[in-house]
Amino acid sequence: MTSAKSKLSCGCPVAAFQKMISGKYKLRIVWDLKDGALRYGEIRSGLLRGSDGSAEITPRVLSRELKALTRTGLIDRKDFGIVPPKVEYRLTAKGQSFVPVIDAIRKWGTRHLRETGEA
Amino acid sequence: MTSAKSKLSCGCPVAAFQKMISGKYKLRIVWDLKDGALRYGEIRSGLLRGSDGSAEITPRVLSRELKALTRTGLIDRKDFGIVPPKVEYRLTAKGQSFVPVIDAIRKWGTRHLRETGEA
DNA sequence: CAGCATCCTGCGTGATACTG
DNA sequence: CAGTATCACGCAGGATGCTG
Repeated sequence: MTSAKSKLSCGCPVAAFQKMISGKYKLRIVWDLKDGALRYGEIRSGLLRGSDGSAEITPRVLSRELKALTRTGLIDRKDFGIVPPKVEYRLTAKGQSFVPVIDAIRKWGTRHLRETGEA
Repeated sequence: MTSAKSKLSCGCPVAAFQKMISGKYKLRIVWDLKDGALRYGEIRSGLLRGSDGSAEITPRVLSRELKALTRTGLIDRKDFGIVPPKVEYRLTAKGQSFVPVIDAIRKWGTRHLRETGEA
């Protein structure tokens, strides 16, 4: 919809963003990939780092997130097709362009909500 | 209470952010409030506008989001205590400081994903 | 190592009805 | 007008086990 100027702006991009990053790990995955490609296991380990000793991330969930991110075009999957398996995930151009946004989020979060009253 | 605090420069702020804006409307509510206070009904109407013409937002959900946002300190509730009822919601300082972040999200979203996934 | 298959649970979200 | 109460449901997300 080519919107004209409305008094209240259309939240479309925001809604789309919400859907795109829905899921507990998507944002963090993208963030962790900002420094370069990571393997499946590395992403998994990386995600455990911030969690307060909670349960492991199940392959099912991680795989799901990874696929979703691939589908939305933020990351790219590279299967080396060898044995033992080796798969790398790296940010696409789109994904990299998104990093600054996450950075803005992180910066704001660091200043305004160290721990959200997380219990 | 808060468990151990890891300062591993991890995705903590991101996770906190995720929790804070969890819910379909929170971000959009904050965004819509950026221009000033709005009444309950105005927020409700506003949320319908950007939407994909889907169903109405149920009072239960909106009320919930509003309470959550109030609890996290992004918005402030002002009850005029009159009849008929009049309640205004407006951004707190914290909430206003968050607006630029949403703006970054919007700008990125506008450039990289205007497809909401749905028609 | 990098997944997939199956089962199960909680909660976010929607629909409908009622109230001060 | 600005909510609350109740019911119902889909789906994210965790647990476990298996595979190439």
